[in-house]
Amino acid sequence: MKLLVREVIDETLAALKAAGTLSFEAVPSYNIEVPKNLEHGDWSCNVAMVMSKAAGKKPGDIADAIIKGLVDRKSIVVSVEKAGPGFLNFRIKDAVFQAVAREVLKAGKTFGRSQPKSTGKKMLVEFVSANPTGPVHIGHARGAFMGDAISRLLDAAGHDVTREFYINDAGNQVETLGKTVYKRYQQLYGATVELAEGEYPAEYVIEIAKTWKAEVGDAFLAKPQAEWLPAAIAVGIRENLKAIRATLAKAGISHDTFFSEASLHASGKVKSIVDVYKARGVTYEATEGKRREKGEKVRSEDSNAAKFADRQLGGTFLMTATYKENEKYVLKDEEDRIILRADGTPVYLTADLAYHKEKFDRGYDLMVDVFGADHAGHVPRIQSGMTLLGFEPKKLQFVLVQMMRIVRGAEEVKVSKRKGTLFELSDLIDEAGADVCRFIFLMKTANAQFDFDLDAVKTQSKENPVFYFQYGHARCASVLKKAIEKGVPFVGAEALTEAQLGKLVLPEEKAMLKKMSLLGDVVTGAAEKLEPHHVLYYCQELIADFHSYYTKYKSDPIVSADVEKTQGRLAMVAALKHTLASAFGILGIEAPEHMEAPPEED
RNA sequence: GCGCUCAUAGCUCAGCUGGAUAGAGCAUCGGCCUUCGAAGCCGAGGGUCGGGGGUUCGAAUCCCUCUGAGCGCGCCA
Repeated sequence: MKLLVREVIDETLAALKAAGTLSFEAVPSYNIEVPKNLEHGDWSCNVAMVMSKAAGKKPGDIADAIIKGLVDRKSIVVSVEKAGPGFLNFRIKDAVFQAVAREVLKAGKTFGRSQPKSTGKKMLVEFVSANPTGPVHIGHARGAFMGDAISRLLDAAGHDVTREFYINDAGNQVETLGKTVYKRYQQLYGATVELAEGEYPAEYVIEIAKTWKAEVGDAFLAKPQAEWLPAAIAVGIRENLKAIRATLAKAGISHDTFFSEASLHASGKVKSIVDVYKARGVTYEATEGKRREKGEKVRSEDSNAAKFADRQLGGTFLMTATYKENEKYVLKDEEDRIILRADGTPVYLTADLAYHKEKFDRGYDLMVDVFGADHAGHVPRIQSGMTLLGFEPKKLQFVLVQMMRIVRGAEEVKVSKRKGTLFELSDLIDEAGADVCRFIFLMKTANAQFDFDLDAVKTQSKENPVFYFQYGHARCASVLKKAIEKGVPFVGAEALTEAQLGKLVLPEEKAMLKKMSLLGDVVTGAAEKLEPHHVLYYCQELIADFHSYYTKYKSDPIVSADVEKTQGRLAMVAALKHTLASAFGILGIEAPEHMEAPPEED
């Protein structure tokens, strides 16, 4: 619908240019939007203001010229008015609104998704990537739902999306896991061994040890560490990943690929990326960490840098901050980073650089990393590292999910892996429901922190907005069901006549049809910005419109004795139902046909 | 000390690439169930968009600065 208005404007401008009325190089990008104020017409356009400079005329004069020379080949316009500082306000014929219903019905549940279905662009979204040392906990939840919704959004926008989980199965943490598993295993055989500081005290490790015992019996009890440790690590990772997948499945999330950090080491890709950097001349050897010059106070005394200073023995550094051969390298890192220790072993960053190189090598048009905000410092290093490999850094985008406080009412809930006081995502979903959790996280932009109130999400109250959404869809379903009961079922898109559609003339009906026509724009925009919440707020508006309409016209109901009008309205309700179902699918929440009555309260 | 992310109604948050009178939910108060689902609707109150400067036809939005909050600043991962 919006495209039709754009067509009119573009053709008018072209005609005015050809006639010499207006002279300009190119039409700058302008907006066509839904005015907030009904008096401002059906669609409002700022083109006259935007092109004021390019055309060398006042906005008002340009607007006048457009109105005077309007080219409306398809005859969709009722009137155009100049208003305010130079807005063009269009009123459009009812038939154009009514056509939206038919269009939606034709597209069905795929309405709003990209047409054509594929843009041919390959995209990778990496998210969750929880360490395989324990279950998915509440701290992962936001990034998990966000990454999933972004994936769904990119998919809806027509891109070819791969969802990836990066498994940090190398390094100290998994080694600690292996040691903990082994101690629990020994305990199962009656040994009195204590967990050391930093080992994982939580219950799930005991379960892993039990599983292990059931599989191998006492086979590893008398073995040396060189034998039991790799086995314990392997079983630990395997079981944790199994649990992680199960939890994610419960949350409606699944990944296409699981990429192992250990496999990078095993295949030699971590070592080889260092050689690549050396060959490109972007490394140097140093005996200690490079800091910014000038001698100003760089860090506080109690920083980790100071605390671990004795471990900083020098090694191979990557010039993530200082390399400046020419201007095409825009490096944002604060300081150069070590990629090989003095003993020649790689660090975490080295593997991560190899991992991202691997992603680039796979040939994606866009790669998205969903990170927790506590990893924000990691971003410029990777960006710099990829830039130094000659990759286009814009192809790699980061969505930083801000921290949230977990609260119960007014009280903050402390969550600590170390103390074993984990709050597992799985438990949260059991208590609150997957849709509710998902909804809470998707309502907010990623980069704003917020308080997650456990009390509020667990009650089926008004503070729990997901029900409002689902009720909107269920109500559409209910109306259609009612029509069947009354013997006037909706005839369907094919049998629907223009006369029936022609009965959709109420301003509320037109407003809803107009809004429905915008789903595709909302999806495209949200996908571009990697912000799913726009889709959610769109649904909220549409549903509010429907509830309001439904209530206002109770005395002139959708299903009435007027068969023609009934069919027209049913077409709109069916279209609305499809629109909502499609949008819900993009968000990943259920679109129920029926909902149970809420618990009684007084 | 430096960097990143924020600051909008009592609370939780939207506000698209600058546009017309800054929105929604919750909470509060007042109404609406004889007819398609009241998990709903209608109405009311509630705002110096953290403060101050600047850019321009026009700023919640862009720039600078100050204040306040969270996160980060390791040869851990």
